[in-house]
Amino acid sequence: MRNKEIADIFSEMAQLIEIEDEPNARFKIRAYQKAALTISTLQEDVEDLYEKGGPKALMELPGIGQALAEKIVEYLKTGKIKKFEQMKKEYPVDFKNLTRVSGLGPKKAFRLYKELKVRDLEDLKNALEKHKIQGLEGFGTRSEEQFKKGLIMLEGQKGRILLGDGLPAAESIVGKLNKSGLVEEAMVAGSARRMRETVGDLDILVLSSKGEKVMDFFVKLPEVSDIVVRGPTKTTVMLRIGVTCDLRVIEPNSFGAAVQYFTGSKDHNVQVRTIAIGMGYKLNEYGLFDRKGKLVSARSEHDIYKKLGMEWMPPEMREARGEVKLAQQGKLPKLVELAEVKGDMHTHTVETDGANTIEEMVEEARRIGHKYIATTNHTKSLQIAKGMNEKGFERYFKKVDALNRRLDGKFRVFKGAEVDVLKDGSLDLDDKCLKSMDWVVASVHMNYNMEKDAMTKRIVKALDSGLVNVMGHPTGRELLVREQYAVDLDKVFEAAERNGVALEINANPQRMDLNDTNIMAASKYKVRFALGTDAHRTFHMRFMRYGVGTARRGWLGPDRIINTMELRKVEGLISR
DNA sequence: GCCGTTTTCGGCCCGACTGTTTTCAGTCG
Repeated sequence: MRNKEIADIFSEMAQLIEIEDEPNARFKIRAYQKAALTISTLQEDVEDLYEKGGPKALMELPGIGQALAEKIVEYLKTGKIKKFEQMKKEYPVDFKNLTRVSGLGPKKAFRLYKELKVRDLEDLKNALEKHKIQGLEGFGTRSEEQFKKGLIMLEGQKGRILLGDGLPAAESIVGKLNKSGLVEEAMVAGSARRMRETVGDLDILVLSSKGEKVMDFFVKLPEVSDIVVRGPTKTTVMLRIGVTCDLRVIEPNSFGAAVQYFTGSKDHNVQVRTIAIGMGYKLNEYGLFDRKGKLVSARSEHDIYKKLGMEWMPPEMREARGEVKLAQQGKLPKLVELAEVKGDMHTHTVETDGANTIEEMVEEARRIGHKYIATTNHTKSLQIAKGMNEKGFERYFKKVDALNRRLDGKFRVFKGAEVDVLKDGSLDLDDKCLKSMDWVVASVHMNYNMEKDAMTKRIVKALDSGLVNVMGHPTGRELLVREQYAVDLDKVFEAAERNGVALEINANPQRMDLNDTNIMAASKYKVRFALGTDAHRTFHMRFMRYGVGTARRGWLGPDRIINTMELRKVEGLISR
């Protein structure tokens, strides 16, 4: 996968073009930036795409035309892009890192290079220590302060964080704002509202007429480590968890427009705005306006979309993946909702590496409102997790049987395991033991670094065993930690379809696996899905919202998800 | 450099905030 390398080069080229200052440079810059965004968010491997469809396939990507396609091909073939190499020779400056300093963009960085020979962060630090910058025209002591602060912040920055960390942080701040008595309403917007699996910053909107007071309250919250920008309507702070958080104070009359605008995604908004323009309107964060600049709509998202001839769509869909067209045709799919989930199909207990007993897990599941869970402990090969052997499961299931009797049909624990798929594709328990179970999750936990073909065969063999109910976290990735293993997912989906095996949507915020685009790809096959939190302690079962968010981002409805079914139906399905 | 319900040329989002300015450029999202 070389997408990231190419995307990085294009964004660096955008910065290099910016300092050249030719007349139409700013559009060229935007073109390079857009291309970088397209490639960095692409699910497919650019190299695969090129091998299968040639330069034409590349040119079908949004923002990639002839010239950029040629540059991609050049990079794939030679590992270099000549124009980029030339530019770098001419400007031997680490713009990529320098511009990560808040307040320092390409233009200022270039001037620091021209006048002070600042080439990288180290040089910048030295120049700051010697107070060389404040002497330059257009720079002052405050610029030095700003860059110093920017450098410190950069060191403490984590970049993107898990939705599972970001969303609760944002919600906690929203809760405090709501209780402050200063706002009429506060809400989370941005990528967290869209339930993106990782978030680079947090966006919070508030409806209030007391802007200054709200900002005062906000910057003094204990979560805040630094103030980046402070204004009456927009304030940006750095949070202790390592991401920035924007707070915007909105006028009551434009709240809907602001919510729509700041929820994004950017690409979705571009499409919606284009439609507005086509209808003779103008759409921005303040509202929808007609040709004369008269406000047409702004109070609610629903109304704005309606005025544009579209259905309102859930934030999770707003990624410019065709939802705009469907909304215009009134053909948006119905998405699964958290309230429709009736059970958790992947949980662990103290018998292996969990922290709670099955009784405690059941108690919490019932509190959540579930009607059933599957208890799916690890198997013997996974020694690090105290995986159980056949005897262990036999003993454990007796306990579960007794518990089920006590529950008397009011709740059901499905007896299962998260059985390891071994290197050769065999399963980590004997057939008799597996056949005694209601729900078998097959997962890969070891030998991640196999060749794509071997890994695909390994998984397909496991699914062909006829002993598996669901493929657990099918790509094996851990967000921000480990890439997915090499595997031909189409072949896995085919095997799942052939064997009636469901695909897991692992709701654990560190996994989210399958992810949104994989779910879309898998939906083309006749397969079912199963949501599981992979809970290792009671409160992990609350992660279900992230799985549901991911399913919704994959445009999945309740009908294809096993654990939206009533208990009796699931029992019927499993006994087959 | 990209793109097409203004279609192969001529547009391309734009408002808030900051610092250094006496009216604006650079940065950011």
